[in-house]
Amino acid sequence: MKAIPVPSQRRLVLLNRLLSDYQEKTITSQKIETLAGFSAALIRRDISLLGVKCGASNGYKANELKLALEDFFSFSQKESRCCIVGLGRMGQILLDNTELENSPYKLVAGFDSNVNRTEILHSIFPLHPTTMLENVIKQENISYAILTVHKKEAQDMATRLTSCGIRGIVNYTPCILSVPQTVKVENVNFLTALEILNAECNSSA
Amino acid sequence: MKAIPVPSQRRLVLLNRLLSDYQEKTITSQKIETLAGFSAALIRRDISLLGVKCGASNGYKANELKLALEDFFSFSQKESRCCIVGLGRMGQILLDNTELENSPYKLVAGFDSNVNRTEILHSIFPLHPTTMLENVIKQENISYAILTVHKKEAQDMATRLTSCGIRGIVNYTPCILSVPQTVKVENVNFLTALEILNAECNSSA
DNA sequence: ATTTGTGAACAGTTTCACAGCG
DNA sequence: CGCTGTGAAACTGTTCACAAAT
Repeated sequence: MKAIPVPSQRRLVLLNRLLSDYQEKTITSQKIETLAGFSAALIRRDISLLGVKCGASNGYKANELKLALEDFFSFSQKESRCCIVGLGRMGQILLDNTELENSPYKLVAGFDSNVNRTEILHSIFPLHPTTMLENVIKQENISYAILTVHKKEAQDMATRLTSCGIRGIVNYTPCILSVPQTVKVENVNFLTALEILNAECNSSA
Repeated sequence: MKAIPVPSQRRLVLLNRLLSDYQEKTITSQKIETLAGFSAALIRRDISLLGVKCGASNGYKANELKLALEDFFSFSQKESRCCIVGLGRMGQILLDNTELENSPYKLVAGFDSNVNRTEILHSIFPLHPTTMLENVIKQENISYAILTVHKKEAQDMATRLTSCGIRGIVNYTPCILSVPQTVKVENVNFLTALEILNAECNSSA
């Protein structure tokens, strides 16, 4: 199978999200256009890239489409182990976030350079001082890190994370992380998001 | 001036972020490649799209480049008024978030459908029950909304927000929001981010 | 000598438009 | 008949490679 373009992948992830809340039996590409905002033709192309034909004259069968997506994101079936780096207010929210339930993403460790925090905070998985970062990540076979540390520590931690084999980082800090090409970063910082949103809103106005 | 492509804009926003922490006098496209991860040629093209020439044989003058970016994002100089919709744990963090200080983005209102919360919580700007949503947004001339409500309320609130003229939404919910083409959405949900990251990491492996 | 800025070539993505299928 | 699935066309974005600038 040929590699699927990155933009298509992002849309397919969103489609997957969309379908997870979708109740009806069938869905047309036109309906997806209304719900998600990308063109019907594009969506049809994206779905055909999955290599399945789950559509007919009355639209796609929602179930089959869901299955095809889960299958495509098959890596998603085997669990991906994640850790939270930085246990300030944001990190603490994510600690006992229920959104990852029933997902293949498992939080298995938390880190903070303030030992007080790692001792006082409660969590169903262990919390460690950052001195243990490299050891725990290797031992626990952790793939992804959620970075919620202070600006000052951000690049340092990113460097340490990549050096011990992390594959991707969800970046809650406003810093642009310098990482090897092999490591992927998804920026979800509040200010950054507002700036991108603002740019996009103004360019089409 | 010709419209700048969306991908370029996103990179320019990140470049702007990068420079905000950058100390040296000059920066080369090669250096940016190392720090931010996009190719030197691409960065040179992006910068040239700004319509300025701030580079020379020893690289770009960091100051002039910063200025050009700020100028390009000039809308960023006039303040953009924002509101938070949903004052659960995530909304509360954003309430007294300091990241927006010295930025053109001003939080001017918060909303929650639980009146208890709007009364008990403290904030330097007023908190309202969601019944007031439309009135306050129009009165306060609010452009952007930060959506941190529960899944169940997400689409409803998005619909109400668009109906009263909001231009963009930073979406912290896992829902795919259905909005008119004129309204932009930036998805920063935790689960969604992990899914996108995971897809990207696996496609290049 | 080094690095920008940019035409021109290339690669990738999206749209068009319609044949084929249920 | 409506909707998918897809070749082919159109378009957009990226890289190449080098002239110009300092």
